[in-house]
Amino acid sequence: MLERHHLKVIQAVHQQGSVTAAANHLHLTQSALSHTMRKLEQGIGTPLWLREGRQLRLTQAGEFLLNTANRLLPQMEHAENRLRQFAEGERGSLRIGMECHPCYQWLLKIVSPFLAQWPSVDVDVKQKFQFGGLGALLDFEIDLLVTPDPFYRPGLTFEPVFDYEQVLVVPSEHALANRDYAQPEDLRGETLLSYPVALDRLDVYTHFLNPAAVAPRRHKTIETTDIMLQMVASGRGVAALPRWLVREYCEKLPLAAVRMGAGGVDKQIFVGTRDSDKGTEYLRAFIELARNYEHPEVT
Amino acid sequence: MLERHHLKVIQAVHQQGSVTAAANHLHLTQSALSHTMRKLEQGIGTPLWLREGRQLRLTQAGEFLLNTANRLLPQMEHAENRLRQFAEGERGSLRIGMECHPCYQWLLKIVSPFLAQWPSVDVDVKQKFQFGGLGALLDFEIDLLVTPDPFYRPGLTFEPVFDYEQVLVVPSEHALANRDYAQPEDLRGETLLSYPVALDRLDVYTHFLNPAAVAPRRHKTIETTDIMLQMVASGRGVAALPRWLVREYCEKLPLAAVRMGAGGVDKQIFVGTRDSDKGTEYLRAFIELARNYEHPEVT
DNA sequence: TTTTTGTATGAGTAAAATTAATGGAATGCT
DNA sequence: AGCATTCCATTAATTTTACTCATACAAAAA
Repeated sequence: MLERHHLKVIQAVHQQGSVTAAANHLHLTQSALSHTMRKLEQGIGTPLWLREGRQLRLTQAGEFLLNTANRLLPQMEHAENRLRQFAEGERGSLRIGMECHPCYQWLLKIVSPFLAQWPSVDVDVKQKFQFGGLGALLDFEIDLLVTPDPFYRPGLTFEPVFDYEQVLVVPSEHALANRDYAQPEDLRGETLLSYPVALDRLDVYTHFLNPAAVAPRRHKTIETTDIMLQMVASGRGVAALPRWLVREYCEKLPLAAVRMGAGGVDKQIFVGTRDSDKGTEYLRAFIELARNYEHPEVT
Repeated sequence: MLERHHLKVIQAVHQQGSVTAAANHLHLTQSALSHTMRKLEQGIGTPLWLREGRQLRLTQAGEFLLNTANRLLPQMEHAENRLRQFAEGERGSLRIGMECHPCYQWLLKIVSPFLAQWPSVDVDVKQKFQFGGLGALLDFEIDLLVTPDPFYRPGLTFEPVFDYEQVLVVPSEHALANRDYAQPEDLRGETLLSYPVALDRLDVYTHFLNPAAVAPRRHKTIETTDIMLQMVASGRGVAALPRWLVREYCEKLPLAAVRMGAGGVDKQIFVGTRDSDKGTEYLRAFIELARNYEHPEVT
């Protein structure tokens, strides 16, 4: 009764803003689409669109159906693609979700050998998810989730792929630059730069500042690593990032890494997968590559 | 291209075991179904079924499509139902997921006034989920999740609905019955009865035994609360359950509740919902009912 | 007003889905 | 083995559905 085509219709009409435009988009005549819309409404028994003059507005039911369409259609399209891949032999696609901003740099280093090793597998990386990375994994929106926060859920497996130390990045002439490690109090007068994520997902708070009940003077969020470190180098603030990441930038910018607290803040990155994908060879291979990746050692 | 009908076909053929049976089930002739199957395979470009004699077996691609069908069809059916509800006025349905075995008894007490208050809303309770309760919530398999373990995820909201104390249940003539509280060591010689869930989800372990590195003599799992408490009453073991639940059974069975540790084990029950359902009045109303439910006081 | 743009509808048509009829192939029974 | 039975595939006929064309109608724009 409710067919895929109907979902495409309500989506297209909304996206294109008018029946005529949607009809073109769907490679149909305006008449055909109009017929379909009327039959859909009759079938359901309630209007989906309010015709206000030549303006179309969604009813509550229409709004609901649009949501459903936006959620289900991508899944159907993905299923179709996978089937096509089955047909074409061992093609495949690996959709990676990232919940760890700085990991992007690291990921690139894994992806390139992977692409070489699996020429028939496409890789896609996504970073924004309606229900978070875990939701995306459960919704089949992605196949692999890279995250510092593993979740143990039936049907999912998380495994650690590498360990790193989260360090404070300061300009190389900063007072902290030559210290063995920083104390939370050292940040009291500083501006802290971070990616725009919730505070409880920032280790510099959860593992360093909060336990000592210290807050930095200011806190600014910045989207990209490059800009963030440019800002640090020019004395506008300090940031907390993985040591291996800072090490790379040290060559280009006057930066120094300082341990947070005497023991440092040690972290792990996990990759999560659905158990139902256990049989997918290239997914397994990707995780192996990630696990065996050797980070540039401290020199 | 890949239509809902195709999903129903692969599901029905698998469920019914034969094309003929599936055809009847779908109210089609065997011929029609056979045609559809062949066209589907042609459209995709790969076989979905292996014809071994008169036996049908799924290919890898077929297996994949079956999984997809099992996941997507219920969602489409639910969407259809919701639309029908829109058409019929303010009808609705509330699908509750439970991740908390003993809560079932409590839930019943909320459901009955709810049904009275919202005569046009149907309630359904589910307890088994492929990807756990959280996955079910994200997958639109349920609308509300009752759980002792809240998850903070974008797009979801968890809120506490009541507090309770988890206590040890022992036969009323048991040595522990008159003690102020039990020590972990007291369980060393006992048989512990619990619901069949992972050990790390049993508070008696995580909050009582594990910290003291104590294990009970034996551990048996039992599905139902009634039988479990019958077993306890007849001296076959001890169990850990909410105090309010034990109190009810005390009237019928010779049982006693004992605090776990000097401080007791305090727990909360949360309900989780999708933020996109925020506008659904009856869902809000259910949570209000749950939150305001007054537990029988300690007498 | 006239023109333009967007939508709805009825009738005819092309295409797709379904059925009926039939034959072949595997399985079970005697 | 022989026969009946069950199950699936195929062809041709039929019904149903989706689509287009032509056209009428309504709201903006000129």
